[in-house]
Amino acid sequence: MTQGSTVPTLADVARQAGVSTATVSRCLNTPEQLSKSTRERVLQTVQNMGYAPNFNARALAANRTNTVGAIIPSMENSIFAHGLQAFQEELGLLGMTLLVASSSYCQKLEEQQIKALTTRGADALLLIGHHRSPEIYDFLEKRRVPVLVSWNYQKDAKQISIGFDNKKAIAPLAEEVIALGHENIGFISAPTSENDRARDRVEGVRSVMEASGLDPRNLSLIEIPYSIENGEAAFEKLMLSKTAPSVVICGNDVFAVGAVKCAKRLGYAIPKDISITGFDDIELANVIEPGLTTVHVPHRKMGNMAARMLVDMIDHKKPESHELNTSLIFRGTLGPPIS
Amino acid sequence: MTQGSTVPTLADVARQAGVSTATVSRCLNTPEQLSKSTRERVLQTVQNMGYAPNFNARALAANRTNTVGAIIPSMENSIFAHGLQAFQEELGLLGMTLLVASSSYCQKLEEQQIKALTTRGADALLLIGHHRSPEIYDFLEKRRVPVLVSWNYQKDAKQISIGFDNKKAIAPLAEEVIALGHENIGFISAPTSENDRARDRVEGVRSVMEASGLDPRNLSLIEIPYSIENGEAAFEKLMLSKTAPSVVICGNDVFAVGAVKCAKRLGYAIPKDISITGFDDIELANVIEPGLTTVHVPHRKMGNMAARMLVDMIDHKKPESHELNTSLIFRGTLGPPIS
DNA sequence: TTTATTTCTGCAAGCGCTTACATCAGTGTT
DNA sequence: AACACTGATGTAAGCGCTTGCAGAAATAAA
Repeated sequence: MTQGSTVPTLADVARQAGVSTATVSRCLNTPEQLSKSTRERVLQTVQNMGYAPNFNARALAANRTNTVGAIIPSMENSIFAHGLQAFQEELGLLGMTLLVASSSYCQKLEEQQIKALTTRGADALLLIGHHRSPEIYDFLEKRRVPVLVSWNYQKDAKQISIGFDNKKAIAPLAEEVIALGHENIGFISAPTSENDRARDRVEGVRSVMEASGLDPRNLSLIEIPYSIENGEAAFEKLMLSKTAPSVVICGNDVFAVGAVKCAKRLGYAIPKDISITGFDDIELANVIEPGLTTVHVPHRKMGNMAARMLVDMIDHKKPESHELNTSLIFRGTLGPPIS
Repeated sequence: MTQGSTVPTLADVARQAGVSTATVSRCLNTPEQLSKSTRERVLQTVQNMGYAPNFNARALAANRTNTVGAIIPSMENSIFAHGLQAFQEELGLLGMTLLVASSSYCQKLEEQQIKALTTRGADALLLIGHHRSPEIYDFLEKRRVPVLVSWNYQKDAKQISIGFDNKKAIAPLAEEVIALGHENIGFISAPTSENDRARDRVEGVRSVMEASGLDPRNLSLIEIPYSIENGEAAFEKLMLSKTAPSVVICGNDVFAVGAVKCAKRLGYAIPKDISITGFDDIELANVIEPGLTTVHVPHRKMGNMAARMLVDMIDHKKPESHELNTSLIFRGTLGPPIS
């Protein structure tokens, strides 16, 4: 009744409970430092007043937010969804919360987001892939923000990483494709210039081609931004060229789904007339018909481990980079070429 | 060289530029208040030192974060992805940033998230649907945090909302289904107890049944949490019951995709042997085969409008609730029952 | 009982920023 | 020349919290 309805502050609680603000603060942060009686009294008052600490004030004073930031290239497809979900769950268990931003696969935007999350006081950052300007890595180092790179593993990289070797991951697929007798290979990739994962996948296929005696220059590569529609368009273009491939390897399942869709529209039988493969093994891969032959990535495991590693880093431990295994999933979109 | 590498503060910039901290602050917030010469000098110094304001300090002092929070039920399926994307883009244009949290369709968790975003200083909140405990609405009111409800429109509700009337949205679909001659209808819904949208959709179908002379008690309803697998399981259960329906209306496309998948596995021809419909018109709906007959929701428009309304609310304007139109999309999964 | 320890609690100085208010030139008026 | 303005800048008081330090109280040791 006294005064309208202002949000109670630490000081209000302290006054009400007859203790100092320091005591209330301790009661919330290091309760074991208080005698049982004061602790209970303060807790009770906190309850009664519906007090909740002001996050910003706390962050300012303690210079710690218990928050980690993650910047993913896109929220619009589910490639990162499950990994991130697992990441978040594990972080929750460790008493941290997650802030997510997305960069739309744009390096400039990603740098902005990195700065935004940093000034917001993220204690650490989860990033996707290694490709980034040296300036931004400098920035991060100067600010002493621990960074974990995910969805990519590089043994020798300066940044600690959790993920898989994209080149290695796609190799068995490429080998299988070639073993089946395909010689004329199409590849639909995300733009490689700012994306090390996309680059490595293309590179992986090229290496296998070379090792198998095929000329890697014969790989018909199309680079386009992520989307089912783009996958369709790229597939059509590939098939309409004079050297139409007998197999289209896609850098990710999203393209592959577009390719499958387009193939059906154009009247190709899959895999009889044309083979198509994906990468990631997202839900979609098992929904379309025929099921997509693709490379399975252990998203959840990656998310879980990332969380633990990042928390270690915040605690000034230096975890080792960790390599995860991927596996080939055979469903129905890969077969031998038309003989 | 002097001292390692601490992050520069406002005071550092002020000292360096030979002005007071107030001037630097103004230069960043209300530059038009400064003379051109000082402004440029300060800006230059800011550049040189790589200064970036500390978000938490700013929020604490100004009691404003230029941030709005959104809590969506799930990130794992793409139902909210596009709407949110549009929301974020529009917010960006308006100089605001977005914080996203997800509640896993759990009321308790959602309340936690609401409190978390509030103590973080979100200037306003975007929520999905009206269903929520009175306590949490009280909390928000006491804290004076503007709230916009989306994905649901209710004319008379206390909260301002942007969205569509779920009951009305599903009605044309139900009418079409009944007009085709279906009498035995199955419905796969998300749990309705904490979800007004799911509830309204079921209710909408029941109303139409009643109006058409069908007994709404004959609707075979299964409630399960969101996921393709659950959709499959529910579909199987429905079809294996002694009163197997001739059409399965799904409360959302995710279930419908599961249903289609299961139907194929069980050897049903769609829509010859069984009709299936969805709701939302997400990407998946146009990827599976046959294409899903569903209710299209203007996600992007909703997101855009939500952003503008929320910013109005922060500026103490009271926008009107706004109703959006949905439309029926006929693809290939709805046909007449087997005669 | 006195003294040394160990808890527990309070004091008060910040954390980095914003902003009401005061100050001080410079302009234009009369 | 004295005055009132207007505009640009500085002063300093917070915003709500944490935490090093110090004092008080309780406990153990002598």
